[in-house]
Amino acid sequence: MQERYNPVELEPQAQARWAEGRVFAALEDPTREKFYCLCMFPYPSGRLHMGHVRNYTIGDVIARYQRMLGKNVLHPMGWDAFGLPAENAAIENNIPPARWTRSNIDYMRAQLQRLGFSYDWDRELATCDPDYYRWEQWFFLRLYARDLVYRKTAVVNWDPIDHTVLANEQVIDGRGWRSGALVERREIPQWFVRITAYAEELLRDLDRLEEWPEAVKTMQRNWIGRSEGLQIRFALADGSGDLEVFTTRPDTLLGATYMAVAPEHPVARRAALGNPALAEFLASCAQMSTSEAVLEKLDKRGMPLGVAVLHPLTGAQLPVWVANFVLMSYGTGAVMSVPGHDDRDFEFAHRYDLPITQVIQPADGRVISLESAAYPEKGVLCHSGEYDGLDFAGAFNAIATRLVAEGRAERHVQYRLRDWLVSRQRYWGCPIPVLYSPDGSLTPETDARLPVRLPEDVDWRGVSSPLKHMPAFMAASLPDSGLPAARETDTFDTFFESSWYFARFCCPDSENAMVDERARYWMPVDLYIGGIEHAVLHLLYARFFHKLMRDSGLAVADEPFKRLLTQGMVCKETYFREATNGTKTYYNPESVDVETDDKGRALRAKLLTDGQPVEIGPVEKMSKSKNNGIDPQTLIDRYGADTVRLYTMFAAPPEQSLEWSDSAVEGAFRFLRGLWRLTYEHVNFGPVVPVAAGALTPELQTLRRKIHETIAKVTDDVARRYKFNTAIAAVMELVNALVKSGHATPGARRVMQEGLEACTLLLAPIVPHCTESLWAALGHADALATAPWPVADPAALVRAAVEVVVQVNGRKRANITLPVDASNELAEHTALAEENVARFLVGQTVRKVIVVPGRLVNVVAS
RNA sequence: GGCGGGAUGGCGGAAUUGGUAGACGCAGUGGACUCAAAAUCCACCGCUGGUAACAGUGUGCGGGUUCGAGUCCCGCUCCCGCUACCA
Repeated sequence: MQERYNPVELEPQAQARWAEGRVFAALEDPTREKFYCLCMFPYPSGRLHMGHVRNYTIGDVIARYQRMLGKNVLHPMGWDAFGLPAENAAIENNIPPARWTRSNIDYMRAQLQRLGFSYDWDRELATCDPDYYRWEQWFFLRLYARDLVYRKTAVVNWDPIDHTVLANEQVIDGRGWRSGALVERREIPQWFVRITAYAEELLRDLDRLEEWPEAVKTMQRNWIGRSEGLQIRFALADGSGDLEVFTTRPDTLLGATYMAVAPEHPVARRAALGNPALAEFLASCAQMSTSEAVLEKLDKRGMPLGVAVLHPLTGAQLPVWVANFVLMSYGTGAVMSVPGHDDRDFEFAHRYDLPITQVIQPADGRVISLESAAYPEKGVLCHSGEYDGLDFAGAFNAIATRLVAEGRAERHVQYRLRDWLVSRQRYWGCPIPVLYSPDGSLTPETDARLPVRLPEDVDWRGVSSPLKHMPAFMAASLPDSGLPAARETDTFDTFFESSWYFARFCCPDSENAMVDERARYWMPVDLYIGGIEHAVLHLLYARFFHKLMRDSGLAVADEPFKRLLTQGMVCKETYFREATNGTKTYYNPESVDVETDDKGRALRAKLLTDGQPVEIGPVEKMSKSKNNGIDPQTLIDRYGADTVRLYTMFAAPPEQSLEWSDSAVEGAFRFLRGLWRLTYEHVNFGPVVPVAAGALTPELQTLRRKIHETIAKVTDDVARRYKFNTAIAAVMELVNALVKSGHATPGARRVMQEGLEACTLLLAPIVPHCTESLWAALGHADALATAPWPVADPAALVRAAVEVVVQVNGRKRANITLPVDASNELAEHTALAEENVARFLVGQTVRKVIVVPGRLVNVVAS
């Protein structure tokens, strides 16, 4: 064993041994219990960032721990390789997206390997490989046959200069982010997947995901947005038809004083035909951006349509208005307005002087005023004729029953969830496998002609998809007739690829099927780890896709991910200078020197290059814009992978955000160096002489008990609690105790051997490289990666005596030592006999003594 | 606006079932070693008073339950995340 801890030399050697021995190759074996441990695969952006390091370290620690438990562990890694950044890089650097992406993958793969993650690299996949996306195309054809995908015209953000659709995030102040052109709302044909057909199941099954964080389930519930209500048809007064609305508050029906429809609603459009002012208003609404930030500040505006409907209960005429806040995409695009009991309707009615009537009063009899605000709470009906006095449920039922019987309404469950728009007018994605004949008719591809390959050797000019200018791709023929046809140039949303990669990892080389029988063995994923930012989109799509696969006979389980662990962000303090015009320039923490007072508080900071002061900003998520990222590679080069792994696991529990501290990284390195030195000293004394546990001194028996308490504690932290920070703290405590104990006697050396072996095994999942060396130095020939996880010896955990706290009126006054099996009477007597206890009882009468065996005695006196 | 999470020393955090608040680490202070520095080791390290023993006080704020509250209940303040005119 080397005297010096030299991770930069030792780590690549350990990695080479793992690779040679194919230690992490996962082989299906029905006789063994499996554990599928998966981290969200990365987008190959170029370099790993700290978020990746944290995510993959958490996953690797758990995978390695499960392996030491003897489970058959599947721990794969791959690349979410399609997507927009590759196209941007192509435009900037004139390099084809495929080449840019693959070179990034090569670099990042090497980084992951340098971190020592125990992946089965034989299963690596990239979603841009035709072997992968062909099965996506194949599955699309199955969905098409089952009418679960469809093509429909939808409103999108259209950049008239770049000739492309923009995502909402790419529209800045109503203009295209690159062209600066005013974005138009254009209606163009798009592909959708019928996720709404699964809304109910996606919602219901959330209750069965017991090992998912409540926060994620709540977000998905809100996103699906189920509401129960009534779909009511109001007859148009001119007899030209009905105006249908959806409401969750049919109990307020008698309070409806007008109707409001969306600007795109047919009734509004029809009314605008002979009304130029109205037409102009509708046009101005159409120009409005769809982004939430704008909508929030939007004034509630509207115009009367000159149309009326008949109230289904009273027959009264209610005017119909168009209102800019009514959404065509939710419900029927029309609402009944009850200004007395809805905040938005109240605001609108106030603005346009529409009548406001009260039909609900508080159940407790309070008198409310509708002078300045609506009363949106549920209560008891009033001014509602025969329905007066009914509560929400009673009125809902009574009114629903009557309107349904009269054929004017149906009970209806409305979802906020919309069908999933999966087509993108982008080049770097999976081609949607359909063909268009010259007459515009659509023909799906056939299985035999898959994959529809995306040409990778493209000449990138301008911004529109290069596919449109490639006759070799565009010119195709219909499968049966051979007649000429043009290919669809839209590609899939990249969420499509990431919705099933976990299933493909089970059988990445399957040539005859999307997934084969091996998936039955590995699925579902036992533990899925990733950022909370995917709580809704990716995790909802993946759940949905898995159900689609289940219903195609490709999966057995209802849900793909048994347990979900969402890791927190990696943060770092920020430093900036603010120009007189208010723009901030951020400086990387590595280029800043911070001055502290004698308590360690930060006083001021200055830039190293010019020595001038910079402002100290808040601690924020590492990002390019705040220039507060720390490159993992720098730290790996300086301290080695084990230190980076140890620090990221020690600084905070996985679900919390982690504040990066360079000096604390140094501390992690110091700990590993200390453990290395202690082991070096120990083995240098030569072989350990056997000493029976019972023959050890009391001090050494106590130390030995600490070893086994640490094993129990760390096992609980790692297996049940996923609290690696406290697990590491416990091992640090044990190492401190071992250092103090020393190597002076055969007994001490025997306990030292036992203690160091325990530390090595307990740390093996976290710092796998240096523990391999320590394990060998401690005399073990077997590989540590597959060594069994240690089990605490119950005999070593037995204590003879316990420390018990004595309180007087809840305040600590003494510590006493008692036999473990001491009776409450003995505890009470010993406690009262303490001098300091007696001192605080002078002049008082003991009223009660509470004894918590083995913990404390509280003397209540007055 | 709605939903979810949080607030503990100078800092990151610990306290798992209501039972010694501050484990572990970082930073800091004092000392040893050294020509010196680095490294390492030892001691101290919430606040107030005290040489000390020790006492008082202390987990965002105000109440409550309890022998006992960081933990439970009620009311507030602030911060973070998600979502948002969803009828």
